[in-house]
Amino acid sequence: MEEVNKKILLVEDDPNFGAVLKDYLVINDFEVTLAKNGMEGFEKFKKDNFDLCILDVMMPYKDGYTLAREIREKNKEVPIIFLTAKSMKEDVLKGYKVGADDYLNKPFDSEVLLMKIKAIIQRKASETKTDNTKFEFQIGKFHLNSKLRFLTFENEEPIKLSPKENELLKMLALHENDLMPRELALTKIWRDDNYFTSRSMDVYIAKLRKYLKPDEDVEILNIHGEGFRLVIKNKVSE
Amino acid sequence: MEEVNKKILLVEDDPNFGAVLKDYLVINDFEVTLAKNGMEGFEKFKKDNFDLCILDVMMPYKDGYTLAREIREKNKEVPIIFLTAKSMKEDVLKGYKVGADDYLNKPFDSEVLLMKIKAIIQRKASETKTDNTKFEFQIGKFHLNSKLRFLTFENEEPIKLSPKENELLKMLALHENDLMPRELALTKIWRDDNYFTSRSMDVYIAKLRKYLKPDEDVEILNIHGEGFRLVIKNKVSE
DNA sequence: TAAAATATTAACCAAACATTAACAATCCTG
DNA sequence: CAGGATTGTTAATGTTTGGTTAATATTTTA
Repeated sequence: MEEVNKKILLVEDDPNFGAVLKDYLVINDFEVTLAKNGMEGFEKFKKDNFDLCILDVMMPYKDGYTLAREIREKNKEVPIIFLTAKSMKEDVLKGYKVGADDYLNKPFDSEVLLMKIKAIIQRKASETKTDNTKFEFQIGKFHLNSKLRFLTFENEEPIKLSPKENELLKMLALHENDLMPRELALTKIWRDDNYFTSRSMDVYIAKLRKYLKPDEDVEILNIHGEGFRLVIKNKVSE
Repeated sequence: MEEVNKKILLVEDDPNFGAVLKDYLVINDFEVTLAKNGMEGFEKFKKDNFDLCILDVMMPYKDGYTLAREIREKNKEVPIIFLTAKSMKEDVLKGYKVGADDYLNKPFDSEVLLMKIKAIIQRKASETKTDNTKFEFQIGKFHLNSKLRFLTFENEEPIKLSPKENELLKMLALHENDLMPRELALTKIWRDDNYFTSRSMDVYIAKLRKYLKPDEDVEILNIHGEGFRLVIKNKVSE
């Protein structure tokens, strides 16, 4: 198979620096789209499918953090690297909060950037085993359409699921009869793993259990300290 | 279960700086072991089970890189952060080559370090969760699924095991018919080796023996002063 | 922009789990 | 073989996690 180059969205307002960095990345076998401000960056992000975003923090109109937040709304997976003018503590902390994968202080060494890019893409690649193409699931006598967020019991009227209910049930279904680690759902769905998100998840588990009650053979079990398990008994076939 | 703090090995030759950094980390709920040179660092590394190593690069006798390489030989997983005196490109690249997870230039902001530590430990934790090491064991007429923490006797209902019961039984199974040193279980499972954890372990051994009673051919023997041995008699095949 | 839908936070209780204590049994060494 | 050290066992005490309901906050939608 022909190796497809990884796509990078580079958002940088300094045209000289942007061009140089772009060239450098292209030489190193990346496909680079350059945007010169946050506005343009977001437009280009929506039009394509990037493996990585490199965002300058200081930009006119729309700064890197705001852009990052918009990108995160569209896509919870894509890695983001920030470029900050100097090692400002608040910048760095803010970056991590918005979901950055790394940050880099200007001026930086290009080889270091390259190293980081490779490390991050590599990491994401190994994480992305979670299938997000499948969206229909048979769960005992229920049928879940996670695209429409419908949960249907036999021939009854479908129940509408909220986004979080939907994603959580889908993730459980993807791990049917197996452990779905708490942490996985928290980092993937809630994008944060702390006391409150954890409690929030418990609330959602309770909601799902309520929905699933009509089918005796479907159950969400807890594995203390680890996560949950969606068990489907008396399954006829696979 | 009492939350066990993460253990950090800090190797730093400047006693003042080392002490200050250690205190700072201790205040932030880490358990810190401070070594004042590479030699000592490696000795301490071998004696315990750390979640993270922070190594100063410039040290007498044995520099940070050499130490990192030795640590990597023993353990390919543990995250390593380097502290470099200044942003030397070669230093950074060399660090990555040796398998660093991050590096930090002195002087650095302590909050940034803390952030990095948390991010790295978090990342490692999520990687380890998906670790597909062996998790199913046949123990005489029992079957242990250590991922779901189930112990099943023939066709009966599975017994749910607590995390410690599970890990301990798994470790015994990994040393089937052989000595499982007390100290190994204590450092790996209890993450500490003292009078109380040792007694706690004995309590768990008693619990496991109770579970395993139904099969005459399975026994946990004590080897006085050494550890335990899971023996499985009349084994039909491997 | 108000109502509806969704999500988070709080509070309380129960269950699961781990540690400690206390005492008995066993082992080992001088 | 006496006595300290180690191990076996049960029970109590302590801690963390999870289940649940409801109040509050936030976002979406009409």
